[in-house]
Amino acid sequence: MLLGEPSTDRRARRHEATKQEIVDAAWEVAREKGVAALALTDVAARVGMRVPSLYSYFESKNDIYDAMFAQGSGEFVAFVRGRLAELPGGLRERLRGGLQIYFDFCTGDPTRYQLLFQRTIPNFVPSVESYAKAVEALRIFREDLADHGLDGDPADQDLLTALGAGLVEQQIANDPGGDRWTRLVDVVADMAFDHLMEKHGMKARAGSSARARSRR
Amino acid sequence: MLLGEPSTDRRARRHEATKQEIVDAAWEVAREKGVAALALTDVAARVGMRVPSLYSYFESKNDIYDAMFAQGSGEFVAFVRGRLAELPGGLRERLRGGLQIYFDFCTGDPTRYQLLFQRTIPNFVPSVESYAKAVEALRIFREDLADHGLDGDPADQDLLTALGAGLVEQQIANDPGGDRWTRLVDVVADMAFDHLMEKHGMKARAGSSARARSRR
DNA sequence: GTCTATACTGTGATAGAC
DNA sequence: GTCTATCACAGTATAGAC
Repeated sequence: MLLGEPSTDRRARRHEATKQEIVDAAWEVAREKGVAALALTDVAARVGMRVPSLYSYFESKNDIYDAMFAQGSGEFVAFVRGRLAELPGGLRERLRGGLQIYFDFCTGDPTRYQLLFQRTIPNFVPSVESYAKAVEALRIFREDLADHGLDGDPADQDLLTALGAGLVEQQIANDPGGDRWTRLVDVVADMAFDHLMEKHGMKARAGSSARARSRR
Repeated sequence: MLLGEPSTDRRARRHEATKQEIVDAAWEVAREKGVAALALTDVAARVGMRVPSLYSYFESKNDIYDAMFAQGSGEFVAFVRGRLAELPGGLRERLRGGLQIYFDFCTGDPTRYQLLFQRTIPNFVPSVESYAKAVEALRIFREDLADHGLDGDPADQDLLTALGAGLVEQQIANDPGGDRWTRLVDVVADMAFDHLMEKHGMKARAGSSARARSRR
């Protein structure tokens, strides 16, 4: 249908815009009441609808969670890409920077962190497409480390993700808004750097001694 | 009332026994459906009651959560005390052992871990008494480290809790039932040991080189 | 396609009868 | 102490107005 297409196109665009409005409203409510306590009543009210109307745009509440998850994962990838590009080139700096990037992204929005990484919402499992995006960011990190001399061992990646996850979780859970664990990001990164250098029998370049740098 | 007391005593004991029955049932349901999705309907059915009857024993659902939290914290303290007592005496061994104890306790029951340490249940905050128990276990850890030569700096404690939290979270979230991060517990402990020795200008005792031990 | 009214189910909570 | 009955409020499903 030649005449029908532009019209359905506009309609589709409007449809997508409204979906986005709903997702934005859902984020607002989630930040106020906690992700797990998200209520569709509040979401509907915020976009000027009744609850059942939301079902014209999403199949279920979990479908809304999934859209939020997908958006958050997209933000994660963009954030990582952008900040990684600005880092200086040495492996030590990549480790410090990488850990800092992950830490900043997570603590910058604890609600988003809970949805994306803690995943404690009952009965919610992200769709494969949404989850793939989150995995992509980890791939970017891994390839960046490989580009800077740390290749191969998956255990190294596991070690680093654990370090990042621990700093983030403690900061959010036990000192929200503070900096008790923020101050340890560089310390932990240097500690990991030293460990990895020794493990792989590599030598740190002159002028980047771990002790000199991790003291503050 | 001399004659009344034994009777009320028996009644009180029976009351406490029933409360414990309810809490046990709540744990079972929580492990099956997830803590956050705990439904009183299931709990009541499991102890052969109707939902309203539960309110003779607990004031609210959160009150049940709190009883679960208190019990879990008690288990934590007992677990830590028992396993710490069996550890060999060097600081390196205390660090390894301490991290392993925390890791084992958490991964041994992810449901309990979520309630005690993640605390993502909407609108639930543990009572001060229940929370105090959990804090006591951390104090035990800290004093143990102090007894073995690591005194003072709170940042050291924060560093170690972050390491433990990270290993646990990654293991539970990304490899439940597996051992991807279990294998890293000793590696991380040794890494921290080396870092702390260097930071405080201490020397590792002969025969306990970090590299020799963390290789497996 | 979009939205609403209505209704159904399930859950936490409360009141009152026995 | 335990029940029935009931309330308030979720998320969900459907029929129908526009």
